[in-house]
Amino acid sequence: MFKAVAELGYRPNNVARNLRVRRTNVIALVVADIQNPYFSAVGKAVQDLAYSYGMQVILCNTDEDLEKEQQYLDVLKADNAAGIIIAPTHQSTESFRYLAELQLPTVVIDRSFRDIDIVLSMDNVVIDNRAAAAALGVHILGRNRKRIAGIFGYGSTTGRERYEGVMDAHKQMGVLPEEDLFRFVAAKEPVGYEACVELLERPDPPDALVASNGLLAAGAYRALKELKVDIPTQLAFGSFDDTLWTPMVSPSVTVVRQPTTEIGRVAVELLLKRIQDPELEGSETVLKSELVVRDST
Amino acid sequence: MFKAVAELGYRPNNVARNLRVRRTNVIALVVADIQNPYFSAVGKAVQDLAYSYGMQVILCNTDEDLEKEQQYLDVLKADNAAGIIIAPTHQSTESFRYLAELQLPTVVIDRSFRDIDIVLSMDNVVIDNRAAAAALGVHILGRNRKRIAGIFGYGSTTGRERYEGVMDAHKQMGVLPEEDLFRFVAAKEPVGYEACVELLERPDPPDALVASNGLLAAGAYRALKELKVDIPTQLAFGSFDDTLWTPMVSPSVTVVRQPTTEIGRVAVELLLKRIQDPELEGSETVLKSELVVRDST
DNA sequence: GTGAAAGCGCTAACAC
DNA sequence: GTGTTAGCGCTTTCAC
Repeated sequence: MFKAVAELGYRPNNVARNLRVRRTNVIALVVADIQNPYFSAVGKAVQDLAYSYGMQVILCNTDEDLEKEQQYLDVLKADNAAGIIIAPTHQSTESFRYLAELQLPTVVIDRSFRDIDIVLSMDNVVIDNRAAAAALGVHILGRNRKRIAGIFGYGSTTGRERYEGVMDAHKQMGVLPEEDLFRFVAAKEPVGYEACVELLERPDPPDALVASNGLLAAGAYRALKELKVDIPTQLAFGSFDDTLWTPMVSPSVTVVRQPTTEIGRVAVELLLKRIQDPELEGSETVLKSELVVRDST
Repeated sequence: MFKAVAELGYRPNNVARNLRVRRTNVIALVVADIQNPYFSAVGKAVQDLAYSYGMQVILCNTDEDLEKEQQYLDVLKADNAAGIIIAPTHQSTESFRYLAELQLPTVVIDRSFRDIDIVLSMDNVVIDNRAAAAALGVHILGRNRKRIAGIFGYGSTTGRERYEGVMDAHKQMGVLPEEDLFRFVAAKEPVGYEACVELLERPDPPDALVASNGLLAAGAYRALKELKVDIPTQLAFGSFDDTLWTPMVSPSVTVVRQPTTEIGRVAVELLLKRIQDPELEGSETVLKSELVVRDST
């Protein structure tokens, strides 16, 4: 019987099926840049797990461009996507309202909507950014550093929280932070490079540097090598995101390792529950990160 | 008028539309592993260009598992995907026949179907693997190396062609290759590590090593560092794929840089033409790669 | 031009 | 159980 079907060459048409049953089995992953190792690691986990549940994953790169993001969201709504996993470009009430009005099951990753003043029926999966950054800061200050500089992602709650964690570390260790050693910039490798060069060429360069994500870290590290900065003697270096290269370079880089696979897994599971029952209340899951100490600090 | 539509909250339903017009605007990218930097670079380019043409990209990770790949293909057919960009796991007549019977517009990247003995109405976008590998081999042999070892991806025409290029280099430089210094393995970081350790622990270790892709290179380089091999004095090292880390490590790594953005761009453009006219004859586009000489050779 | 009607391929509901 | 039918929301056709 199945054989007969197969031999007749019957192929089901999911488009018709999806129209009839008024749902699809496509979930969308909306992130800034899939080449960012953090997002590609999360994306891999999302895709693997989605596959095991028989769902497809559509990939949307927003380049942190709000208009592009909203265009994608409109298309996803039109395509009747089953759900969305998104790291939203802006974490403003405005843009969350836009997202909420789609009425699609949504899980927000990497960025927090804790402080948004409207009720959101969405799940939030983040890490303990502030505590993790504080731990990194305490570790570095404990290495007898007095003047930490920092390069943080601009526009995300994530970057802001990590900055605050570094401030916490200063307070905890009784060191006065130097406000003009901190930069908030676009999360791109060349931008990290530029910011690092600028900080190091000051008349009074810092004795430690923190980068708030893997792309900024890559750019900063490239600059440090090019400027022939002696790490960690002259400058201690630490960052977020444990990528392929951080253990390979000399000196290897101290990082906060995010549980990317776990983030993807939890995001998919929350999303599937929300697809089954869209009326679920919003939730926040805070996953633990891990400080991996290497030679750069 | 548009405003009225917007204010009434009308949302088009693409599923219904797609059923009616019997096509979708979804193209699928079917690759082994989106975390492989080669595929994530191509994927980024595909996604960017697809967006500009108003198309969505579905991501499928096959893990080089043929069954998983064919399951994906069945789903893509059922979903009425507009077209497929694929780096097929097996390059056998059998599996190309399976692919061809889907009757979906298809562009094959990274792997060649030059030697398949059935007529395929597909486009093929590859690089000059054999020539590129030969250039790398000639460069290394020119550094006065006599005993090159190699780690190549197993199961892909790509790995095989790169191996043959290294053989060509030997012939050209009048050096006799040592057959038992070449390994064909799964394209994964830990596998590259293992193979490298095994080659270096021989009683008669090689004085040069070539890795045929970015993941194998990462594993091999990690092993070389761990074994404290002196590069390039004791061993020259070169690989395919210019990734974030190859210029950052010490010594920086000589690589064959593939035109990933161009590969993605050409693949999408060929696919769109084929979607418009599925009867087009098959084609093969061979793009040029570039040898980037750094400190490791 | 404007409006009504058919039908894409499927599933769910209903009748037998 | 098995067979028939309505209809998901759109586009296209055809009539006016």
